[in-house]
Amino acid sequence: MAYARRVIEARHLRVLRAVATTGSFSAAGRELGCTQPAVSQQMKALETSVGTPLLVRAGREMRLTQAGEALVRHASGILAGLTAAEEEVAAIAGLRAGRVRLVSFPSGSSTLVPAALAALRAAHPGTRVSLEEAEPPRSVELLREGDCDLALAFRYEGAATAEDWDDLVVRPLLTDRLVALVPERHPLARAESVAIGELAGEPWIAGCPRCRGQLVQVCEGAGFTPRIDFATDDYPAVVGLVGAGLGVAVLPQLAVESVRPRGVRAVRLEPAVRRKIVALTLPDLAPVPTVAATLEQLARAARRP
Amino acid sequence: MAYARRVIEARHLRVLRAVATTGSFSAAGRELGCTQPAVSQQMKALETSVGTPLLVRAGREMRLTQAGEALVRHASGILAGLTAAEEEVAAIAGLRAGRVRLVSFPSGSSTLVPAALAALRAAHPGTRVSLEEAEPPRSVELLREGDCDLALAFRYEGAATAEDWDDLVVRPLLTDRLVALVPERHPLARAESVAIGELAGEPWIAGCPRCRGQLVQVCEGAGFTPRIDFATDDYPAVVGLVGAGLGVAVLPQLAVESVRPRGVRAVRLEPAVRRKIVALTLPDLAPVPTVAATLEQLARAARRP
DNA sequence: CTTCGAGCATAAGCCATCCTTGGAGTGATC
DNA sequence: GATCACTCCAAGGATGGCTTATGCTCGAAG
Repeated sequence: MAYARRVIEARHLRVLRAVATTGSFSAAGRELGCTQPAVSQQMKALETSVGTPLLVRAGREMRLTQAGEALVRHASGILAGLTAAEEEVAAIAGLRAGRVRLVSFPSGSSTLVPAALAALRAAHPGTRVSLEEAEPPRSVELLREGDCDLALAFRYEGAATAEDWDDLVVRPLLTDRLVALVPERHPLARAESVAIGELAGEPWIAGCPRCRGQLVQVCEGAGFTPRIDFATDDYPAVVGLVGAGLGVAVLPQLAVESVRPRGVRAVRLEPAVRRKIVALTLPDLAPVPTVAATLEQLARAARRP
Repeated sequence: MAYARRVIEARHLRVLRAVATTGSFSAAGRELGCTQPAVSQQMKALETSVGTPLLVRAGREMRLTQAGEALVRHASGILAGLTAAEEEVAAIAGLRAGRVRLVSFPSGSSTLVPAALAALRAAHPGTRVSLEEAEPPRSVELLREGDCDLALAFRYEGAATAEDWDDLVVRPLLTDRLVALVPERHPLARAESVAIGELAGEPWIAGCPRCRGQLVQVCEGAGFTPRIDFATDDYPAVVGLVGAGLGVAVLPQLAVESVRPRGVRAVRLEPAVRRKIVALTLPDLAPVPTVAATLEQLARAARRP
């Protein structure tokens, strides 16, 4: 008796509906692309599973019992819901819909991200992106906690504290380098390049906490400790302070690009200090179409700076 | 590629919902009464069939992607519709709902049918019966055409025109017999029984067309042709006409029972002329619970007249 | 009245699917 | 560091579904 405890499947309803509309098993089989015995067995199985006849074979024609009518009546709604669900998922899978939650650090979100999102929007108008700003340690945390789908992060070459990204999908985007910012009238303003040590005696203006740590580390590698007079994670402010002659700064090239260099000069730092900018995502998220598409546009945006 | 063209089944949604609510494959398996690999495979199949990941395995916990969320959102409605359908069909199958369409000839619908339907209503309050009146040839026709589920019919013993009921389910209910109706002051009114020939010279009042044919046949069997002065299929009218002394009649016992015998006497006809009263239904309809239950109540009502 | 065609039921066989078991790897917890 | 819980993977076995083939009934046409 426990064997009859089977449950109605969508397939049963599809077959039943076909039988109800066509009026015969054979026609239903043709409509469904299977043979008549398949339909016959399917209906028999459904009838035993619901425990009551659903169809009356009256001579030539096939009629529904009351239970059959009830089932057909429900079937339309159920199958409609099912196709609606398939539609919606297909829309997301086909990039006609769906939202990807992106987290980026500030200098990324002002350069790479806008270009990438513009391209994404052009290619797949249905997709939506939500953007949040966070510096790397936090952004990776957000990713791992499931609060975002895609994180832009960076890592300085030779950095002491190497975050563990082994369990993530890492897509290198581009390699940024630090530039020194000096006031226009500074002696080094016209230099081709500058060694960090040449700025040892200057007052410094530091960027975000992480950049600041990086700055100190680089300076100490060159044998001095920078005298930091100001610290702000607002890049235009840094540029403004340098332009006002209050000190020098080093910033990532990417950060400088989005700020008008009013009264300052950006001089290449030699030897170069580089940071690798990457996009991170969870392995399970990488094949998600919206994520993959966004990632692809970020990579393309990075190729032509 | 054509292989990925599979379609979402209710089973997939059940599993997905269980995973979404429990948060793990193992727990979902326990809830569904199967093993964890079964859940895992089921989800993998669903993901390939919709073409996009639905779940993110993030460390310990299991989260839904956007497509997964969409599917779960639809799933609740779809599965609710499915259980509603099962409920309704089960209600019909379990005699808590459902309507049976009954056709009966007049003398049946005034005696057998009310008793049977009262018992049915008492036993299964949810069931409903629609009753229509039709004489046997027509009622069987209605049955065959699918316009009713159950037909009460009768057949006179030794009748010339034997309808073909071989393809129907025939349930004998009772055997009725004809009685002669004579005015109270008629010489035969006190007789124990009467032979049809004894009424050869009387004016006759005939019933329905079919009863009339039967009457003529019986009389001719006894060697005379009845002089029919009145014909009506209204039994009380027949009784009234006999009571008024306008003639005699023969009626089925069952028909007389539901009419007050005002001024008439019912005398047993000997030799007896009997008719078998049966319930008819289509073979496919017989196992339908509402039909079976109605049939059963009719049989029980027939056993105690 | 017989023949023919259409449709359904059933049986047997094949194939896909599904589920289970057993084992390995991994992250979190004590 | 050991344990527990969870997942994935692989292989085996059972179940179910579909197909072909066959027989039957019914209705229409010759």
